[in-house]
Amino acid sequence: MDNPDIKEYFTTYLKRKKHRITPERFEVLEAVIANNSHFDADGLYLQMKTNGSRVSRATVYNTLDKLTESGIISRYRFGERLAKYELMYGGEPHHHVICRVCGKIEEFSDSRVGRLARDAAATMQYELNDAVLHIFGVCPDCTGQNDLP
Amino acid sequence: MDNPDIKEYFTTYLKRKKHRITPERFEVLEAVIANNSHFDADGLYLQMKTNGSRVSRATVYNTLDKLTESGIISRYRFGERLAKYELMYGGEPHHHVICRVCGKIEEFSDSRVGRLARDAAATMQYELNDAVLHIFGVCPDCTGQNDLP
DNA sequence: ATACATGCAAACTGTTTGCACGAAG
DNA sequence: CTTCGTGCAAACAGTTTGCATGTAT
Repeated sequence: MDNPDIKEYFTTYLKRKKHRITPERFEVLEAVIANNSHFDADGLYLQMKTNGSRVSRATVYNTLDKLTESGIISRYRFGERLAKYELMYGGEPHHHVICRVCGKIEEFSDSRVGRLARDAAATMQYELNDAVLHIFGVCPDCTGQNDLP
Repeated sequence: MDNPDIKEYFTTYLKRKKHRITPERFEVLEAVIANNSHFDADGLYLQMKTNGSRVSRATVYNTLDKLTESGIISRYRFGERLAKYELMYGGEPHHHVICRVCGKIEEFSDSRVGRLARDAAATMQYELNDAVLHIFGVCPDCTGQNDLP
């Protein structure tokens, strides 16, 4: 699944922000595109390293920041201390359901969330930026297992 | 604002879970009660230390875990890697609006969130546990300031 | 040519852990 | 008196930073 649009978009973003167009940054972007689900920074770095890339950890972190700023990916924290990323470019806005037992992350959409966020921001007189809804529970595969020891 | 209910509740919880009733645990609870807004673990530890407490960092973290498990406080992560806590006991369920500029955290309630979460859990066949809605934006005090340099 | 990105390792921060001592049950 | 909690410091994980080198502009 090659996506030239994303690369073009990133190029435009880098130019606009007066950041350099470097091969490393595009190597990271490629790895992100290849990695279609939720991933974390260090995992991506390790995976790239395993695949023979010479890009350093620092560059991976730097580039993920830029990709996040550009809106190509987004960063979440599901109650843990490690940040998870996911490709956003061209995707539908959505929210997450996380299984407290196996850690699985699933997505769902509900247009009411956006409306609700807009209402809340309006009453609080905030300029709305982003709304994050995380639903924690136990997934169908994990229900019925041992809960309370 | 002394609250004997909370202490009693915590005592009951500790007994039920067969954990010991120690003065240190109640020292932490007192500090939590005194600290009425959103706080973080290390900040609480430092504050206690400044106030002359001899309770160790490890005990503070341990106790915050137990207080969280008991439902007396709850733990959030507002997109950062440090965990924030807040007193829940006897409070209304609510959600948070966070200012991306000054970091201020405000609260709001909207019964629609619960309904939405229940719907989502039902369609995904999850056993609902908890729903967290964070709204990020720019607060009234910070709008009009320099945004893009 | 020169400012900015990179690679590396070391620093940092928030949190957890291992162990010997002390106190709760 | 035994078991668990404590205090301390050291380990840990994820992320950031400082500096010398390399490279896009």
